[in-house]
Amino acid sequence: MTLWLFKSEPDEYSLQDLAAEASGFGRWDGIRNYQARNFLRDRVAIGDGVLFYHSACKIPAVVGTAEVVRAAYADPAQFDPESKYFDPKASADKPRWYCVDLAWRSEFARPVPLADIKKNPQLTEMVLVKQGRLSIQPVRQEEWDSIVKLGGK
DNA sequence: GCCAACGTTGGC
DNA sequence: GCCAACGTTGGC
Repeated sequence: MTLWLFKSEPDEYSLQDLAAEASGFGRWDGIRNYQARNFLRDRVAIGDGVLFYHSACKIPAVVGTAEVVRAAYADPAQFDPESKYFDPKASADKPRWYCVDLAWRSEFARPVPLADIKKNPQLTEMVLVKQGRLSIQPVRQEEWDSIVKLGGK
């Protein structure tokens, strides 16, 4: 099993939106960055744990956890001309973009802000700190444990 | 097959 | 809204 950190803009899709899904899971779609896609397509698997991170907001922070309940499949939005995620270069034969399904697992008692993560000597090796602008990234077990502990869950 | 240009991301 | 880092693209 692999552990991950997924970033989402809360205005677009928040942890609370995931928790409120009537079906019990949400589609993690709209990934249009190649590095993130490669992780999603090749490495993300059912049962993997996900730290849910809110980005591009006032206080960027890890806010809870989720679990992968369906591995990569072609993101339907790329085929829909009405969607803002439409990609004219993608075809059903050769999909360019992928998505997975996630289920909500927990909401932290205290969100763990990026600023705190950067200051924490145990967490300076996180991809989140070392490489910005990557919306899907692997997380080490000890990093996961530290952050979940800081979150109070 | 090199490499400059491009699109996406996201903290500041 | 700036701009830096990344993978991909495409002209040559």
